[in-house]
Amino acid sequence: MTKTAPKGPPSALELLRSQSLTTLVKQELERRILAGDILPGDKLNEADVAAELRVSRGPVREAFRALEQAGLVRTEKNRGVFVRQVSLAEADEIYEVRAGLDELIGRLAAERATPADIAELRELVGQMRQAGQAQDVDAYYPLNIRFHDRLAQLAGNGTLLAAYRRLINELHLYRRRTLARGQDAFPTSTSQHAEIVEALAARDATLAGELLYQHAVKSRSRLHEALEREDNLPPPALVREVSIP
Amino acid sequence: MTKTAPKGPPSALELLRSQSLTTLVKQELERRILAGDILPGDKLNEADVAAELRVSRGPVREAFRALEQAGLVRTEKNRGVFVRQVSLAEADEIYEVRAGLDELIGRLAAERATPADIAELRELVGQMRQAGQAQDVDAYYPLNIRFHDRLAQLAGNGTLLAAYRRLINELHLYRRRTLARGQDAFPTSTSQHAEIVEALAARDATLAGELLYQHAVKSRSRLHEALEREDNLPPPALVREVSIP
DNA sequence: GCTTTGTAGATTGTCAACAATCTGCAACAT
DNA sequence: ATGTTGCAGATTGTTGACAATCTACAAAGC
Repeated sequence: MTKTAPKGPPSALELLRSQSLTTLVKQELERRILAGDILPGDKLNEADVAAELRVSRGPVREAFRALEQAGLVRTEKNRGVFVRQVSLAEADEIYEVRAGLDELIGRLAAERATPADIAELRELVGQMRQAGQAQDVDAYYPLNIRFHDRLAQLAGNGTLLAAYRRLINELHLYRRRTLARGQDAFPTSTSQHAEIVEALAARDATLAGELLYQHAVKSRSRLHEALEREDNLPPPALVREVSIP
Repeated sequence: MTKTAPKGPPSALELLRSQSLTTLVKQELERRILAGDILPGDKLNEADVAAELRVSRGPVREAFRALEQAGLVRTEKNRGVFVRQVSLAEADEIYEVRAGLDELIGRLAAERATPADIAELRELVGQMRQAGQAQDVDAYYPLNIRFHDRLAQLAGNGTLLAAYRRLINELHLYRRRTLARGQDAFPTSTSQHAEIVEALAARDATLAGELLYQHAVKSRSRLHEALEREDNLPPPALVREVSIP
């Protein structure tokens, strides 16, 4: 070594050494969108964002393109970028794909999960049961997210994990939009979670996949019920589609 | 209407009216990468690309960020962007996910395909059989791509279609890299394709899903054979992983 | 001979200015 | 009163210039 020893935490200088401003801006906007600080439909003004983050418009625009490709914002030429609004129909599509991925996750996780992983999952299920009994939705919701994300990690496939997280992010947008984050939020499925973990512990890949698939389908069913309900109240056409050529 | 009638084809002016330069640059680069004009590992120089496409570096950089998020290029800070190299291990991951998506595609397509769709698929299978008998790989390969993409469209789920196409693009990068585009290329599976179409025609969702899953798994097996072969020739560790936090 | 240091060129990261487009409102004509 | 036309302000799209960083090669020191 030459002269100076590195400080303890990753210093701000060290961070700027490896990350570009574009990346930082993207991460910050992504965080705000997923946290609900910025709501679906909101307009993101280049100059305002740049001013608030103390950078010029260049990095902001680059971050916008990345977020667009990630499905978090939508761009209208000469009009600006808006936080994406996920319609009910789109959310339905996403749930459908999520069910397929979850089935795969179940199969793979059953083969690859270690006893320590199983123990961790059981612990999570325990916490969820507790939050469920207390009807504490604010505690239950993030636990549910963590549980399923952990499963996706255990599948041991980075591509699968990335695809899964992308879908979860988009579903997050749907919940933010409707304010009714009630789909996966309500603790109706504590026993299902326990069953899933036991299937993993028994190394039963087919069963674990089947259970996770059904679990996702059930969430989708709750969405459909919401769809029915909503179809009666407002003028029936608020759903707009984005076509992929 | 006010004064002028629109011309026949979409004029260049009309095109620039709706598309930004960033979008055009992105599409052009995507085309070149997938067509093999630019190979995995190649460096993309901002100034060169900008000069060749007659734009400034701004739109080029924005296009780079979009392509990065799309998984087609990789960026190293202060060093530039490179066409992504998909390793064998990554290709293996992608095949695994693709199998899961294909299973879902089969289930959904079986429910939603019209008789006209079935006829179109039968026509495609016929052409593939023909190219297969003639051992014409250059004709067979794009037909195979078209067949599976058509299936993905028939599933009637835009989210699923987008996810599927992204994986196919990444697999394309793997094939470009190894020059051995032999995985799905060789016409070993003409009969499988016919079976799939018949399952769709019979509206047997479970069977169609199962057949497509097995079809993808078989492609993956051929990849594993290639993996075994390659493991013996070069020093055993050329595979690098990208970790997702 | 090998390592280290320094410098030159090229390339990327960032910024500020300019041009084009859109939105809203007011003035005008019908 | 209604619809059209024409600005004025604001916002996005694009460009060129400047600053920071990296790579490569050559010179100096051990």
